Amino acid sequence: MEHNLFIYNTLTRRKERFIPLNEPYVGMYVCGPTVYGDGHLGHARPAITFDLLFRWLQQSGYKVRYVRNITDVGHLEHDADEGEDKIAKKARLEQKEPMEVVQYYLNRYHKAMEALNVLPPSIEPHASGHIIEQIEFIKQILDAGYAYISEGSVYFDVRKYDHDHKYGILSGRNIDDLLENTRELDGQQEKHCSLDFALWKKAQPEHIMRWPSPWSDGFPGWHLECSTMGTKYLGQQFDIHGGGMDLVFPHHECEIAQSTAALGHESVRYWMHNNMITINGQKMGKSLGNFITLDEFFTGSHKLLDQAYAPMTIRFFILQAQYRSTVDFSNEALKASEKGYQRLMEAYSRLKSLKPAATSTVDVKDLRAKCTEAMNDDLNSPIVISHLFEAAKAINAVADGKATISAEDLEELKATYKLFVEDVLGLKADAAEGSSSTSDAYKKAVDLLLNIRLEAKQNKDWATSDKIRNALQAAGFTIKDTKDGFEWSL
RNA sequence: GGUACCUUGGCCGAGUGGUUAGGCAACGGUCUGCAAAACCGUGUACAGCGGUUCGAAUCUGCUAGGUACCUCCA
Repeated sequence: MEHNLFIYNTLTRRKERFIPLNEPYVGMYVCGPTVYGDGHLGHARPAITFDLLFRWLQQSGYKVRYVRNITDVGHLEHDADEGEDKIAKKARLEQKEPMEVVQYYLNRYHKAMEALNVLPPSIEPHASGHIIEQIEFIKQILDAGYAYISEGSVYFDVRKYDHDHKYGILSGRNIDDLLENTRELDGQQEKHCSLDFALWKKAQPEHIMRWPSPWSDGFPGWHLECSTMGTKYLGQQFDIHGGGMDLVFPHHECEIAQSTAALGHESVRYWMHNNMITINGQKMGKSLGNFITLDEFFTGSHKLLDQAYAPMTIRFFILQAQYRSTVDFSNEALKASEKGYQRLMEAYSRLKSLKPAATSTVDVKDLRAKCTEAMNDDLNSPIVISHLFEAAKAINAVADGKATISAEDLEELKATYKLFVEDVLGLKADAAEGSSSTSDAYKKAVDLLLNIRLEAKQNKDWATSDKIRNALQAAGFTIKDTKDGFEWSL
């Protein structure tokens, strides 16, 4: 197998040739959502980024096992150091079972991901379903001597780990600097050192999410599920671990420490991180009032939005930036993407009805190679899109009768467009193009009307011609005349 | 304060030591009964000030501005 894919490894801060551990298999783990609220843009970026990687690895011939976890336990509220976590808090506020909250938001998350055409991962493990594995993982760390028990909780010994290995290799931090900058937090007395983090936390009496363990009734620490489930489903060493840049420290740093402490070696070979999203140049945050959920984008129901934006517009917009760049959402930028996306998809639709000629006057031969090269360069989707737009010009020229394309070139162009537009970038036409008999019948009816209009035009009966067009437009159709016919869409 | 990253034309956004990114918007033109679409043409952009070089927007130093993380966060 060729190894032409280069990906940026956060660990080494450079692009590296991707060579999987056990070809043709690739193991990939991505940090998924904490399901205590509606999905927002911040969830869309990693989902789409790693969906792109998942698709590209498969197109490159790999057999990929893609694991994306669901965090449904843990993650303490910073202002609730009494041991309440986000899901338990939400459950208490809404008078529900924690798992009821989890299920509700998980269903909504899945729906949003489907709308964005994000493929489901191979395995979607829940933290709550792997408590036993997490307890076993803690035992391994305790046995290795890198954790200690305190008041029914278990903490990771960062100082000892740093002495034997090195803490901070991913984020470029060292513990001396970290110690200087540590702020005073409540509930630190149980820890030997402020940098130590919980592997198991004893539950307070009012804490509703709890499981028995050798140390206390409680719940697993914040970082443990990824180390545990990654190892369980992908092995002691695996290829790719992804997530948002904000997770580099402390989450992924702690994961590395946990896995290395328990297994004696690092488990992840390539760390990949997507950059953040800003809205009108500002970080998105609940306190800043610019926190927009995916549903709000799809329906336009947020005061910062001028209009609704289709899921495919959001996807296209995100793909128009390379995943390691920040991407700023603004109405102006989104509208530009919406138009560009429509232009691209119209060209794709025209391509399907092009008629071949004896020779080509357009050059589309190296499109596949150019797009492949761009994808192999750390998933440079903006470049892929720019090449597709170049080809769109050629498609439109042929459709206008201003250029010709040979049968061979046409087949290649169709195959390449399908590969990159649909299979790799995961873009699809928004209108549901079902082939049910009702929609077929309705398409025929519209075609019939437009054919009558065409005849009227040929007879220079502009009154009838315009009447049909105006009526269809009023009903919401877009009508475009072409060289020798028409195009329409709803 | 510490660490890392960034600053490209009206907007978004790639890339690079010397050669057109691309999209949106704008302007002019072609086509068209009109409209829409499409096509053609037009912008001499790379934060500022030095340095290296035959040549830098691309390498380097400083300055200014911005973003992220520093135990909630995608």
